[in-house]
Amino acid sequence: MEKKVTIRDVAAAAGVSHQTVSRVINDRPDVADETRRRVWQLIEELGYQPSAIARGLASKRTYTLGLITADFSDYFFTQVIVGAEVEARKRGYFFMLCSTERNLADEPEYLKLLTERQVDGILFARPSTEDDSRHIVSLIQQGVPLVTTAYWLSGEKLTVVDVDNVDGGLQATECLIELGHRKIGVVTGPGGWKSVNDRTEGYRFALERAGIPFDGSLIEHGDWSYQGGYEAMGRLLAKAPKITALFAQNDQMAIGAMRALYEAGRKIPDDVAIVGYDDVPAAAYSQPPLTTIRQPMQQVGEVATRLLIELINDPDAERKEVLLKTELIRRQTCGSS
Amino acid sequence: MEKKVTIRDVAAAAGVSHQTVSRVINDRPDVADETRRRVWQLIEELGYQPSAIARGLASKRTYTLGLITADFSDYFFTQVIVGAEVEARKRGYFFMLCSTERNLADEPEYLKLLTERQVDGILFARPSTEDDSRHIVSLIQQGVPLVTTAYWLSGEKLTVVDVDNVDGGLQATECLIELGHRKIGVVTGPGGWKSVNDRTEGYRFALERAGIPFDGSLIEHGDWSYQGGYEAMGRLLAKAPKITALFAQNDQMAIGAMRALYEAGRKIPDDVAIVGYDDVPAAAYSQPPLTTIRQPMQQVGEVATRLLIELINDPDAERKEVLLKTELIRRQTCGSS
DNA sequence: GTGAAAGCGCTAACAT
DNA sequence: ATGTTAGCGCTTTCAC
Repeated sequence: MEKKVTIRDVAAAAGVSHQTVSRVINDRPDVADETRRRVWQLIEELGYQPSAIARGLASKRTYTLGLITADFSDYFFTQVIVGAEVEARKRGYFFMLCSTERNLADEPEYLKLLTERQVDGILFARPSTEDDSRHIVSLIQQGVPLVTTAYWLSGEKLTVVDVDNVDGGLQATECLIELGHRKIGVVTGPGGWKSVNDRTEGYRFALERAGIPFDGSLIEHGDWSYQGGYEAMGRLLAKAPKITALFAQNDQMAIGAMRALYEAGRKIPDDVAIVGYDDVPAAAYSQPPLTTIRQPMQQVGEVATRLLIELINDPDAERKEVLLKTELIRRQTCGSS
Repeated sequence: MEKKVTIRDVAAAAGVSHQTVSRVINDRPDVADETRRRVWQLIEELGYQPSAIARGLASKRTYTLGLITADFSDYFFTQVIVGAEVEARKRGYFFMLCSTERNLADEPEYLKLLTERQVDGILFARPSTEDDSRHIVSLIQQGVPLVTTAYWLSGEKLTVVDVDNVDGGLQATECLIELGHRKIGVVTGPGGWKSVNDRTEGYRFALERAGIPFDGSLIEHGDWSYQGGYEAMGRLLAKAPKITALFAQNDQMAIGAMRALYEAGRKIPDDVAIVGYDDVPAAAYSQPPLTTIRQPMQQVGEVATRLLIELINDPDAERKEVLLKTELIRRQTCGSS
């Protein structure tokens, strides 16, 4: 790397003060057009690149955001990140990547490293779990701008962007009810997740609306994985062999459940109809193609990032909760429409 | 946010110069044990956090790396990123995320923004495409430490970490040959990709070794997608209905091809055996489960990051090309073993 | 072992 | 419309 060209080099070459150059690169109003033109030209010629580091030190704004994520194999959050990245770029921000893939316990440490780097704000793109909120509450109290996606913290007022999972569960279940099903099994995600509670609540609403009594024995928990869905379906078949439909709370478990049904000799959708959740790319190519609930994940990321930047610009802005709508994607697992 | 505690606050409280505090936090040798202890204690008490920005400005080292990625729906690169992130964290680095998801044409601009932020080096975790190398060559010439994964640039000497795709193609094909297949179709990725050429070369090696003549009409191109695999398989069945086996160059296309075979009434693996490539999570849950070639993607990310940091610490270090080995995962699409 | 001085490359505040 | 002065919070260099 050649010797760095600084703002003073440009200033000297243009015969102005470095401050004028600063005004030009920051697009401040009070610079004469002629001066502005000349300075820009010199910037080009000398190949000057302002040092974001120096700017950050002087101005206390780094235009860098922290991105907390847990798991890149999770389709939901991966898509959230895509949307967040696009929005950040549009507004001149970058994300500092911080994945706690292995050990959530290290998160407080990572958060500290992130604040040492003076990020302007932090986006949480990971699921909420129990007992991990202390250090996050502490961030909020320090006044660090913070937005979460699908992460709910009881007690604290914080900005969160999520999908309307109650409605999603309702849509999934109603689709099955409309086809005449009354014994509808559910493979949920793990206990303690808000999205699980919400989707299950939607399921119950739908039953209630249709006058179908709720039967707790039709519910089994999975861990979001293919294998988890496979196993949960096995248990469900043993407990409640007469179910004719299944609401799986994500697509991976739906596909795992399909394997279990296949092994049990049940035909899909003739013997058992299925609705999944997420609309992962594989859903359109399962055998048969999976009916599912599509979530606007990239949009979640975009909105969250936009709100985060608003919060940075106005720390007193109101904390809000935004819920985006889901969409039922009809495919063959619940009788082609 | 309360008023920032600075190095001078700590120094004043400890009754030493700020320079001594600097020595302590940087773990320099020449500080008296007693002083060191006292300073650390004050750091704790005051909640002092060194400003990474100020350190970066003074020391020219930001401990930040740029991460160029194209597509978060690509399993290979997503896993590379996971591995890279873990390795970076281990060594005290963070990644600045830079996805060119939408428009590769903006990459030069993003690269400029990244260098303005004084990243210590850049990791490319995206596939190489034609005609996009000019700005990368320019980075190399500027002396920016650079490592790529599965990205080859003819002419320039650069450090790249990749998987041995020739061997992978060989393993896939030999697995099918061992089962007695002689008419083995291939659904490749798009033309112009090195990994495609290499995997196909491995296929040809395997045929040659087994004394099977190569037949170009058994090859069809796909675009890595489910749909692409589905369509390519359709064309292949039309052209060469007698094939009894398929080597799909990624799992998504393999699963798409399975759909086409299913619709054509071909049984898997009895009529057509299949080997995929990648070992994506869905592969174990396709119907039937997919035999495939597993690539050590996370390890690619780890090694690449390690080499990048080595390059940063020693800019004159030799540029090297590292190839990691693949592994055949036997499942039911080529006759359960 | 420790301290003082200088400066990294910028922006902020005030002056002109 | 432009220049001057003072830092931002650290590390580097050199002195003691």
